[in-house]
Amino acid sequence: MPAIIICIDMDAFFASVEQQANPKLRGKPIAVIGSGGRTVITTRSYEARKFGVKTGMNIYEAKKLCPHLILVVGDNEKYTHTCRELSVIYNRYTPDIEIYSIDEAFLDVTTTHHLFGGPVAIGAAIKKEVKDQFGINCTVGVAPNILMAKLASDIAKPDGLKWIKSEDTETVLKDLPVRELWGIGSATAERLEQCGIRTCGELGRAPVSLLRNRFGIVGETLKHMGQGRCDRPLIVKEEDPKSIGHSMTLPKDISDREAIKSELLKLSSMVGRRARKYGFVGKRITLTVRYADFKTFTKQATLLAHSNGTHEIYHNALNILDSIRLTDKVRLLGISLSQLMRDNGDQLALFEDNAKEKSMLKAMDSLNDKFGDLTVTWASYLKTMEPQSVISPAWRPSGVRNLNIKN
DNA sequence: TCTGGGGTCCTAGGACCC
DNA sequence: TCTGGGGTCCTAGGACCC
Repeated sequence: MPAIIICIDMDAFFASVEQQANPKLRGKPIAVIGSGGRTVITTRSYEARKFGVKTGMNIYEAKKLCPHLILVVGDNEKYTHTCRELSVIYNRYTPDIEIYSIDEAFLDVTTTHHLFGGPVAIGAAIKKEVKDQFGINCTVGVAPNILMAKLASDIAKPDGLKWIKSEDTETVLKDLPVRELWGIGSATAERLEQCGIRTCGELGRAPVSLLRNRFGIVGETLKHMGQGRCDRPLIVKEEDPKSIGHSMTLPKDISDREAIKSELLKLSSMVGRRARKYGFVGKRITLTVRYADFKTFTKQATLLAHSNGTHEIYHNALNILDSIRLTDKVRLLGISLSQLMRDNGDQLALFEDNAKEKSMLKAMDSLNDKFGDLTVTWASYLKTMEPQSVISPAWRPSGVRNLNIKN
């Protein structure tokens, strides 16, 4: 029995949620952005798309294209809440659900669709429920695998419903540019074009030997993709994260070492906090530096033992920084903790209010010993610093992927 | 007035070990 | 005169996704 996979993709999710929350925004070109001066467009309403406003644009560019564009700073609580409610709806039709991102999910209805009158009936029902309950549109794609289900929803956007059956696969893919496939980005598309391959049809017919030659081990997978084949299963269970990180484009490019340090402290605190909140310790710290000219590099250090302490993270980030000769003003800084494992739990239990206070004081003391002058900064951060709000469409509503870093 | 932030996975060279 | 082969870990960078 061939599988039946449904892809559900919210239309302009953040923008739609904002328009529902504030009726004055409905029917208007709006864009959801992050906080801070150097933010970009995260999501824009369909009204704004008509003006050519795109994701990733800076706000000046967007305003130039659409002078009446209304900018709304994103609110993660709102989107997370809606996302959680959405999965309640999905669960009525199957337990096999992959919440792929905050606005996208895959449902495996292979064994349940007959109970509801087939996959299209399920898709239509979900669309209606989402509209009735939240006032927002979504697009549904149905296909034998997630690659094609995703493509179906991309094609049907916005507010659409499309079923690509096995027998229709070839027709759909025949003249479709390879770039439209999930997993083929601009770099791969360009390399394929150098081989004379532009459409999925051409990719599906290309000799394996050629693809293997040019793309190595993924050559065969590429060919399969061109034929609409995909065996990636749904990831139904939330998997443990591989890394936890934060990065920040600074309000202004800086070169002052003390200023850089204090940003690193902020990032260390955010990373440590989230790791502790979800009970992970990591063995590797990666520092990311982006210069004013956008050149970006990373440097990592492996710790002697797993940790999630702010102090430990900060200390190691500083060590890495000291090993670098900065050649330009710094635009962005990032810190990531990886090689994660679950904390055994006893450490987490320590974070009762009292113990928490103690360990913070201990960390401050130790920092005081090592870094002296920074302690004031440290202490004042801990007391006054509200965790930064972070807007990223890659969230999940649960687990460590929830970027809400408040404790 | 330029160009966000969260991730995962893969590659490739070098270190290191047996 | 010349110099194995296999495996794993570490590191930096890049492609891709939402």
